[in-house]
Amino acid sequence: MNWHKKPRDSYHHGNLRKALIDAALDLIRSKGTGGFTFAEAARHAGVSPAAPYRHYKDREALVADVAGQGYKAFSAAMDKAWNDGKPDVAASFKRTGEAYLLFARDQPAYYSAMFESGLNIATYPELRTAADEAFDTLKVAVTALVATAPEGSRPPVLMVSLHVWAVCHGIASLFGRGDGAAFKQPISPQELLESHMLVYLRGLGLKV
Amino acid sequence: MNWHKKPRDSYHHGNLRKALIDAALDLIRSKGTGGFTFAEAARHAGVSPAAPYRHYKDREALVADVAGQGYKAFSAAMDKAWNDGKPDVAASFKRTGEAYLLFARDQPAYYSAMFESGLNIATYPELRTAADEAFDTLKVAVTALVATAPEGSRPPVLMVSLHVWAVCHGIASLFGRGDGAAFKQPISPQELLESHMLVYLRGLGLKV
DNA sequence: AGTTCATGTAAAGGGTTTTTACATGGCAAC
DNA sequence: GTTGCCATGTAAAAACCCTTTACATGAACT
Repeated sequence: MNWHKKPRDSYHHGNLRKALIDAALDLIRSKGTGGFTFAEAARHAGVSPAAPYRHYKDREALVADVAGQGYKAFSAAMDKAWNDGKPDVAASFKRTGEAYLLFARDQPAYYSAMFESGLNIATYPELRTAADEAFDTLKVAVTALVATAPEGSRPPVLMVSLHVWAVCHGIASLFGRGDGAAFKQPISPQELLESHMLVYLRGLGLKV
Repeated sequence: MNWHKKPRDSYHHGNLRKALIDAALDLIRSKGTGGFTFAEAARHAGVSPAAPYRHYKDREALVADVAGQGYKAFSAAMDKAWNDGKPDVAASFKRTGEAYLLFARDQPAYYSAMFESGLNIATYPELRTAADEAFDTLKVAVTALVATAPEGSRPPVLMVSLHVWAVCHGIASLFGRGDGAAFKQPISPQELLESHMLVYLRGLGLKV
């Protein structure tokens, strides 16, 4: 039987792993995290239904790989936005938060795989590592921001980081998805994050 | 063929709809939102694989019904916690936020169906209605809280409500699930929410 | 050239989905 | 009460998906 929509030049695909990830991203984008089957991803990549099993134990392992790629891209985007705190900490911090929202908006398939695929993160250690790395970038930014406060009145970095993470994730999840945001509101996600951080940082006694 | 684990007394089940919802809740709890099939829910309820089609168009419709029940229970829990702002607005507001986290922790199956099932809320109008109702309770609480500020320095209710909703949802989603919270932290969800609201309300210029 | 091994296919068994035809019995109208 | 309606359940069948097993291909190394 011919599984190829467009016949390949060789018997071997060449880069099926990447093709499967791309297929999964396409399918997640259009039908949600759970909206496609392993066989469908294979068809989308132009191979037989059994071929994906050469690269992944099961469908979940494919989604986990997608999530891992997502965390890496996410971490890189946050790092780039932070830009070592230059030109100044306040502006960089704001950019970093915006980068969180932009990633959720512009890479909804990655974001879904990362936070909504329902896969047990404990089962995939490399996933935990990649996720921790992304959160570390956020903590670096918070550390620098907190350091602008006078010594003795600096709030704990971990607490502030978790607050910021939760707000970003909450706004992104509820209001800031690319496609049909679940609970769309008359205020944009960016405005919501900015207004929140304005209030929150004032509450911390930090000037911005 | 006999589909009943324990034989029923009558040919008709009696309350298959409820049995299917209970089955779905059980299965979501143990295997995630996408971790079971329509046929599996039928087996769990002790009926043939075709029986559920008498009550739901497809599997998604069952999950949507579960989510709807969830929103109703959620709304009721928030309302009860708010208790008309008695004995005082500050305490009631705090209780309402805690109720959000407690619901996510104690009813993880409902919470998953509501926020992580990936179903298009626009497809199910009664779902949108139920969700709006829950959010309205939150807005009532915020309205009362904002009213404690001197006239002229009152922040917009919608903005504050969305901030609060986002924080609650972010904390609950990331750190506050009953089972294996995805990104568990050394600070409890309750502490995180309380510390955040302390900072945030101070930033708003509200005394608590 | 020959061997090896990663990568792909074919085929088969079993489960799921969904429809269609049929069976049951609760209930309302007489 | 009896009758007939019809909501609710079952059986069976066709199509598709999952997963494994045995086999085919060809790239890389000697």
